[in-house]
Amino acid sequence: MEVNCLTLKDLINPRLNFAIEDGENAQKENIFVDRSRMAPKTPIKSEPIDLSKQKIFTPERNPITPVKLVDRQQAEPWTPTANLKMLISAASPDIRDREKKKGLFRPIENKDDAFTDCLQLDVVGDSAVDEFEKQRPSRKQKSLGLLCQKFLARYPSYPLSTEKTTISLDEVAVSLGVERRRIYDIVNVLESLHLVSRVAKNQYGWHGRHSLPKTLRNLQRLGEEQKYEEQMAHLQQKELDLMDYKFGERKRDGCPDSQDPQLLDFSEPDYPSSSANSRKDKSLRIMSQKFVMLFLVSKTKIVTLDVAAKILIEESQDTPDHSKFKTKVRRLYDIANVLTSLALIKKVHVTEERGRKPAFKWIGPVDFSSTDEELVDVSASVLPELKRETYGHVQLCAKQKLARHGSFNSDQASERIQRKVNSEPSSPYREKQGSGGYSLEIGSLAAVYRQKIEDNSQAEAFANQRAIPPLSSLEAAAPFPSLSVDSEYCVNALAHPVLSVAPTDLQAFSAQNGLNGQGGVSLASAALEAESLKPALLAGQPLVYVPSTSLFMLCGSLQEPPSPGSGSERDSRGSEGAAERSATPSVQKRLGEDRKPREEEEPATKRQSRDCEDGPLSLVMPKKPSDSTDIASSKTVDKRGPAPHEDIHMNGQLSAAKEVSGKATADCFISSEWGNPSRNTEIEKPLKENESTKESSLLQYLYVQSPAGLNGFSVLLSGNQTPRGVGPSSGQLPPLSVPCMVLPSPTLGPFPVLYSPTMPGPVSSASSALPSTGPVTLGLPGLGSTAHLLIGPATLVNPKSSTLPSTDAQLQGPHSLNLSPVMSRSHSIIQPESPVYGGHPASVVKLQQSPVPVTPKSIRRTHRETFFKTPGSLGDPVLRRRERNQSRNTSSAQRRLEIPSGGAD
DNA sequence: CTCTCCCGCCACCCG
DNA sequence: CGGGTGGCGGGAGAG
Repeated sequence: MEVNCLTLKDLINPRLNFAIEDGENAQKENIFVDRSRMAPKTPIKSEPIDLSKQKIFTPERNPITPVKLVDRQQAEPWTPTANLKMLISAASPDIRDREKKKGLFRPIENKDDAFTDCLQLDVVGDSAVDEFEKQRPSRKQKSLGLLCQKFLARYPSYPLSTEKTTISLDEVAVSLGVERRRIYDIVNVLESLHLVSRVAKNQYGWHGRHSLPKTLRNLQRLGEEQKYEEQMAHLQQKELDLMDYKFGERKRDGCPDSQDPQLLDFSEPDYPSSSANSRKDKSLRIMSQKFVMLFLVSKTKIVTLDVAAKILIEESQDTPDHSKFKTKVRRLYDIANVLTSLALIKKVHVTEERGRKPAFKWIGPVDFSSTDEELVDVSASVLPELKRETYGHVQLCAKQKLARHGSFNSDQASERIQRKVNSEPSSPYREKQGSGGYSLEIGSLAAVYRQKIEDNSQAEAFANQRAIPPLSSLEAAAPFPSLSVDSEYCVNALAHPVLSVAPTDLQAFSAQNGLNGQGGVSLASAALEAESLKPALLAGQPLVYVPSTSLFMLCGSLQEPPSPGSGSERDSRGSEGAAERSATPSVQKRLGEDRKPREEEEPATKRQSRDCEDGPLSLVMPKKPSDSTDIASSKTVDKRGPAPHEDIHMNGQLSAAKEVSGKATADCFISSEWGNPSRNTEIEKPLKENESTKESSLLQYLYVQSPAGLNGFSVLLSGNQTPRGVGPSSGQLPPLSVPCMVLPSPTLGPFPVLYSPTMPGPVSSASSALPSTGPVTLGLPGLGSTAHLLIGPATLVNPKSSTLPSTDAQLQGPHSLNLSPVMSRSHSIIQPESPVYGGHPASVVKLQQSPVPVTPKSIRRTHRETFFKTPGSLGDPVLRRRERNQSRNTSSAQRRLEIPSGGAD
């Protein structure tokens, strides 16, 4: 009873006790993981579901046949928790509702969490248990985009040709905790791009992205044939003329609709390509292909939804009524969500006289048709233009190309590019003092941007951007659309679009690398975005790329197809570790890349979800003067004026952070906001003990919140390391290694936080290029031993490096953040088992501010499944920590990184 | 308010 | 004809 009371109360006032709640929640969530369920491939077993909720799963049913959700309740033996819930529900309809929702989501979460048993921390938390309920998943958490990410995380982006992965819709639906209907939406879009194909009822074959370039090329061709570009131009023109569009008219004159109806079949060998599409194909598949075509034929690579909707309506010959338009737009959003998850497009806004219009920008993969020299030339020419994005793509291409063709190795490519750049005296990006290769300095870029902005030469800036020569039709579009082209579109110069560039790049990289291109994000970019244009923020700071959620996801994708047993880990986090290992190889093969680590970085980029909006990333700088730490920063950035701004900025943030901390808000909160510096310090100290770090106080920390994707996994980076590592050779990119602390997101409260002070240990030499420091490996519990976050302590983050992480990453192994499983294994400083890992986590967490008091036990809680396993609990099981949505703040991405709870038991 | 887009009813159509 | 598919649009959350 008592418990109940508490619970209710909590529910009622969810916001109270953040910290506590979170922690508790987390615990709870962890609680139920059903392993059986976890295995992806395996059909799920019947799990008991909590009744109160839901519909979603049916317990016993097999995956194969989808069950309808029934609300059945089961009379099964309840676990104490279950009983509690029941009571609660009975007590209040609201609560019940809440629970219900929770239940719905949990499954999803669980899966993620579940992946490895390790994860499960169980919580049992008895008393506290219910508290979390309060939070119910936000809409974002239920979004198709997020769902899609989860879906994609289950399969390798580039599966080995030998392996055929089949997708059971039922299984997926169950594992993801959603209705099958939603899966159809995802699969249909994926099918339109030939990432999957239907093989049988309820069964789809997973092809991965291997043929994506080809598919896109074909779509582009078709789009050109269809004259979509003209149509778009026409529509836009029209709009200009008359505000309202009249659909009645056929805007496009002669575009043959011709073959629309069928999915374009590009003869993909793998599976019989799309089955006949008998249905009406007005389907989402067709719409998806057309939508993609619009991007591919667009010069700006930006397509507004209204234009796309109009074109689709016209083609369908439907009468253009408003409701049709509205419906079309809805569908487009659905498609866009999936495409965004694939890192093919990103949300932007086009500003017109009328106002802003929702639009999407193509950020898809580039092709590698260019010659090496072309790539080098382009890279060199672009660099000066501030086209980080393009530059990044180019570099990537070059490097990949090298890997593939062997003409150069990535280093060589980098050198050549740099050489080229250097040969141009005017180039602001000339390699600086040997530090590190050609990587761009963010500070420089920021400065330039700022300058341009200040000069009010936004237009100019854009114009410059335009300069970039397109590598190929499919190539990523220039960061900014040229104004001239579509005058009607005014991309907000300052706003997201601009800033977003970086992320895009990253995404591209990741995608190209074979990483799942689910989204990329660069911290820098994020930061920039967050700041809304204040480029300053990066200028002085060392940039750090931190793996974002996306990273995890990525890893997951890389993984091999889920095996039944392991399947559970599929989750993003789990996948991380595992994924990398398994995946990596393939990727490497494919790309020829050596280092997986880089990949890791890339992933960071991924987070598409956050895109522009969230500014998950924040830099927290303790005001301490000292920090010299920033060596790195100092060197490059310092020169930039921006630094001051940063400081200011930082201060504000700090204050905010403090407030937050005071409140003991949930981590999420923090994450969203900023790390509390003070807290950080505290934390660090303990952590640091090991190393030298102690001496320097915390200098700067870069707190990276995982926006959407990571399950709330946050990384706290300290800037204080010595820069010593500074760049390896000029040619190479500076490693990004950074000491960092990985913080569990709010929800994760219970999870252990791993912090790697600069680790002295020489990490494996081989793996890490970094000379001085040894990379630190963080073991993620959930991941199993395999997954570790490897961070190279030594280096500071160079702004530069940060800038071009992607590139570097590919080639060079040594980059700071490495998730490579391999390395971790061999060298991991901290292993899951290691005391550090196990023992300290709690403390660490605490440091963190995690509101929730983390007790070791909580951390480790392995979940007692037994406890929860009762049939009834099915729904609950989900309780995974995560659920609670991180409050809205963070955002969408829900994926939290699951860190396995205390190592296994 | 607008933008998003979740949700799930129910029509299709296939086997 | 049952069940897999998935069009469709109401309506509500998020901003």
